[in-house]
Amino acid sequence: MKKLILVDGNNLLFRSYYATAYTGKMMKNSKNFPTNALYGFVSMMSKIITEENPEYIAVAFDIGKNFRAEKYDFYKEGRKETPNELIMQMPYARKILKGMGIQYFELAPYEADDIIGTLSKKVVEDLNFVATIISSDRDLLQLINDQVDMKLLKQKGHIRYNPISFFADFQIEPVNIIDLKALAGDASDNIPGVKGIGEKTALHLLSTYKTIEGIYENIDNIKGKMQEKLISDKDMAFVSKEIATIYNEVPLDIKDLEDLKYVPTIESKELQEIYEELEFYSLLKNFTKKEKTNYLENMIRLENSEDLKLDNIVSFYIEVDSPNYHTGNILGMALTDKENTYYIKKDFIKECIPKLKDKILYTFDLKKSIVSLHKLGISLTEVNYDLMLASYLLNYNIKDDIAYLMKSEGYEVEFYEDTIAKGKFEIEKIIPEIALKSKFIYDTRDKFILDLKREDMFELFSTMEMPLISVLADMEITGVKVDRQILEEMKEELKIKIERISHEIYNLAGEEFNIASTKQLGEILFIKLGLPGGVKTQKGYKTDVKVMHKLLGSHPIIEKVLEYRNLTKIYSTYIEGLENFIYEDGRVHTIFKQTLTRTGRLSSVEPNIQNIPIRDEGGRKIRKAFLPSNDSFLSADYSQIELRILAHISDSQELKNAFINDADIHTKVAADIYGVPEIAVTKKMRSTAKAVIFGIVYGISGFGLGENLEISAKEAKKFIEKYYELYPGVKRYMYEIVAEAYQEGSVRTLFNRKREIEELNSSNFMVRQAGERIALNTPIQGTSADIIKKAMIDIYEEFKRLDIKSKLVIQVHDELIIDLIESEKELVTKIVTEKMTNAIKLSVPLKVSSDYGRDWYETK
DNA sequence: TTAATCACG
DNA sequence: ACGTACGTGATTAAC
Repeated sequence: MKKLILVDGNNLLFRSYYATAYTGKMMKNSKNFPTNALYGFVSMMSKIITEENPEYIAVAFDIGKNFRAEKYDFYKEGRKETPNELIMQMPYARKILKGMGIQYFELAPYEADDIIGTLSKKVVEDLNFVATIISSDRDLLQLINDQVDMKLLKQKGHIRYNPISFFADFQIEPVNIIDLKALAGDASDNIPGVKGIGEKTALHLLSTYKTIEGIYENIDNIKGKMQEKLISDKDMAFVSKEIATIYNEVPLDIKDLEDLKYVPTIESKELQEIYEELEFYSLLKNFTKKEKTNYLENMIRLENSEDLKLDNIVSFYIEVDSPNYHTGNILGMALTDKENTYYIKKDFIKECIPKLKDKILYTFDLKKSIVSLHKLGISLTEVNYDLMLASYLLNYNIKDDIAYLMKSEGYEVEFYEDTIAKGKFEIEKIIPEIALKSKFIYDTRDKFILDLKREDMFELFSTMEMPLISVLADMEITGVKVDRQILEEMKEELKIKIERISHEIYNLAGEEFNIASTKQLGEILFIKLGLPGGVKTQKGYKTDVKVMHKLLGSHPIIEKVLEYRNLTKIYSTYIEGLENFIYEDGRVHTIFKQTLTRTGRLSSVEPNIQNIPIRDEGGRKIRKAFLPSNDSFLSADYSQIELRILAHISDSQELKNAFINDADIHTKVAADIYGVPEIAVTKKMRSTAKAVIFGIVYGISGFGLGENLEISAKEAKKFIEKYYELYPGVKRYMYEIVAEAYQEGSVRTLFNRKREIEELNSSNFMVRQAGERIALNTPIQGTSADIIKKAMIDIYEEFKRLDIKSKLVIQVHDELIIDLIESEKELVTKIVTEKMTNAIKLSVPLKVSSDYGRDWYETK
């Protein structure tokens, strides 16, 4: 049997265009040519090839006028015009198919559907063939028969229909899809059908009468309103059917189906050129590389450090063999000045570094360089410019890899992730790239600085992000002591508990299964045990805490599963996971990512020390394993910093007063919205108020708050409205910041950090709304991030000035942990609280609370 | 590789 | 009618 794949090319293009276009972040190449639809198209085609492994394949497109619209002017009327940015991409889809060795067809005045119809008719006429149609267009289902099936693409995944599975789902024959359209119509094609009859009713009628002809022959058997509707739109029903019927006599220029034989191309030059033009770098990886065009010919390999004579301004780039530079090793280093670029192998670096003294230095990822050099016992003098930070502030998508920036400027370099990170490289091949990277840093520095100045972010760059590098590098190098013994003891205890609870769960379920598998768990809960309220996910049922909480009373297994989840989470993430990151010195050395978040916050990886449990007592015990290397910990955290920032930037007099009077803000708001004196505020009222306040900062809806508080959306909405009434300044801020965001396309923090919000340009309402929430949250979260960064720098510099040996070791967004030397306790506490409190002068005071502990668990 | 879940602010 | 709270990272299962 020969298998033919019939692809609805237009459908694929539209799908991939709209799949990404709605976000507002249109994917384009460096010449501003849109490429999003093509990228999706290529990946879908590749997926089809690998999944279906076709011997024969054809792709159909729409082109020119179509005969349905010629005959009936309402057909597809009102449909949104195809965006120009999609039309531009269409010719390339054809070229790509040609490059892939795939035949395609287009012929006016026919549509892609008709071409597919014609080809599937040929399949039926030739008993040696079977075919699979691939599209998300349900019209094509009418072509299904014993030789032709269809893969109906869904938003996520697909459904494969043959005559049997089709009948199971629709209770009609595939060919009667046209009768379904005749009755129910099709909004997207503007096929009217019979007014007042939808899909449900239509299917019901057709399961009895098969076709509309059948229906009208038996019209007397149908009673009431439905009969009236059917009679009054009878003509329309038949016209609709005619339109929905796929034409299968398109005069295609093929002899027989053998013409559609798929002969895959190997490294098609044509395809490579198209991908290059479109800048599909990830796809180009599969092609043998062409000779590098940006090879640095004048690179000098330094053999003797005496030969190194540098000008006053020097860029350097250090390559490390692992993305985790605590474990990785330096491969080599390149230096660039006005005249030359030098490559310096690892052994020479130590002797060359002193030559950088008193130079103006540029680099990419200075923190990585500092930490890596530190391991070789080398300390770096002051560096003036870090390209990674500059481009991060300017909102380029750099992902820690200078190659992204270079590619966007047309350089041909390898991505770090694809080569060095995997250990797949030859040092001789990457040496010229290291050199090129150094040269790139040198050559682009002025442009980036100019851009920073134009965007009013030069000060943020030079007085906040640059100085923060040394602070973070020092924190990472110092690390935090973690006691493996303590973790091991917890581990043994947990092991027993998990074992016990697993068996209890098996007993309650009546069988053994993988509790960690949401799929299996969902089946046990909602099918075997028949618990109510199963919400479907893509693969099974939702079983998250929220769902489980609702089920708590209904079966004893629920409580056990929650407990199991709690224990295994601690076990695998915080005990085993953490243990993997304890280095030989008995400490964990996280990496603080300074160029990752959209708001300006830091993030922490390997291990993440910003999400160590605290809320749950069982998990909180993990903190007992975090110990000071000196004598104790000092923790200092900002209280209500985000709300204080909101009070300041919204200039809400009411909110400002609350903070100026040092009120317990949640209690105060609770008293306000419930209209009772503060003394009468219950715990529940306070926590409700807290949820309302949090929600406001995130741009919550009544629905969302309702979900959260397990009250109705209506009640929740009342709370929100009451809050706005009491704090009109906050409401005003929310309105103004969103308006400003629409106007500027971006928002800023108090320190001028800018975030572009592409979502606001979206044509999709939901995406735009998400953009509005981002607009109102980012200035708050971002300013908070700025403030603590400023405090960290100030603390670090004061420690240096006073030669304090206590160490800042952890930052968790609004909290700092200092590894304290007993004799410095008072002074350090004073410096930390004072620097944090005065990091910025707002119209409300910043409040810092602090605590001490012999481990992290003890501190507050 | 992606989805689901859950840890933090 | 729709879908519905901002910002992160790690682990596991299942594709």
